[in-house]
Amino acid sequence: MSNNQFKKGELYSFITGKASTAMARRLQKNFKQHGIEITIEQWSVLYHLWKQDGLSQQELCSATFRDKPSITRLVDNLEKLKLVKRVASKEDRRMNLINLTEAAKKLQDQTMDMANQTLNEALGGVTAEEIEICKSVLQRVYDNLK
Amino acid sequence: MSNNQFKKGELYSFITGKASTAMARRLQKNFKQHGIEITIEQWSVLYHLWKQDGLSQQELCSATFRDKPSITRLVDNLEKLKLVKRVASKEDRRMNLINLTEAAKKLQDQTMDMANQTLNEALGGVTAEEIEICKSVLQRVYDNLK
DNA sequence: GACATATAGTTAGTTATGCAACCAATTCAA
DNA sequence: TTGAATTGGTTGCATAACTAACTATATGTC
Repeated sequence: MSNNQFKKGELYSFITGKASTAMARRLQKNFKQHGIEITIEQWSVLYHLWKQDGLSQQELCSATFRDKPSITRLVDNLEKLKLVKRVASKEDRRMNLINLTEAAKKLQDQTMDMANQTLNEALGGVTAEEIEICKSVLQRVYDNLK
Repeated sequence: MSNNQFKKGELYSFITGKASTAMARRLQKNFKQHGIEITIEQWSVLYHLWKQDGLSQQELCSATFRDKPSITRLVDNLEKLKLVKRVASKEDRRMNLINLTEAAKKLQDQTMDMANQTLNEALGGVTAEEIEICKSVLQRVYDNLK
């Protein structure tokens, strides 16, 4: 049992570990080299708006697994960059609906290509089956803890 | 091919995604509930010092996958908490050797138990084989990108 | 209608990360 | 042995994260 726990302890370093940040940093670098001056955190917000424009900040919280203050500032910074605009909802005046600008729409294809390319690099030598298992493990870890 | 890429795109959200931060947050909460006022980032530094005391900051960089400024500040904060002490190396006066205090040594057993417990919760319903595959995928992702 | 409660979003404070520029000690080479 | 390059560490700046406390709108109950 203590042996088993030690093995799990090793996994801990991988999960908190740096595969994800290595990927984030690589993607960020690709953006920068192509003159795209957004952070991957900002990109992850745009990612969900590209799938569906006009989400509320609360919906962005759920979609990106962030808390409210985090989304407030990410939207602040995206607004400064003129990539989104807050629009007060008419049905519920507490809500801000976040709308993409034309500039943000233009970023979609370009950055999605870079993201896919980064993923191809990252997943070199990994089979589709292993990917599925890894996805499902990470999903269960998340579900177990949330 | 584009189908394949879409599947990978989904993985991206899992890898950058929040399994790791969910685990970190849970462990942090466990610490707090037991009156242990350190962050999991600070804990991850102590973790390596428990395995081997007196590492240099550079060695802590490699061990924790962080850059030099990050370690400088984490050690700053650990020093404020009187959990470590910087000691200039006698062989190479550029180096700080980081030594655990007695207070830090006392934290080891307690926090390791909590970490193992958090991992057991996180890995509920995941087989040992799946864990191994997941570890190996994350390791390859890291190696592909570093 | 009035008060309690819940929900959407913001603000303030602390910690952490990445990058770039920097200083100081060491090593290497002409 | 002197000058260049390397290595270990620090500082400044910007972005982002979590917690807690706050405002404002909306809902629900008596």
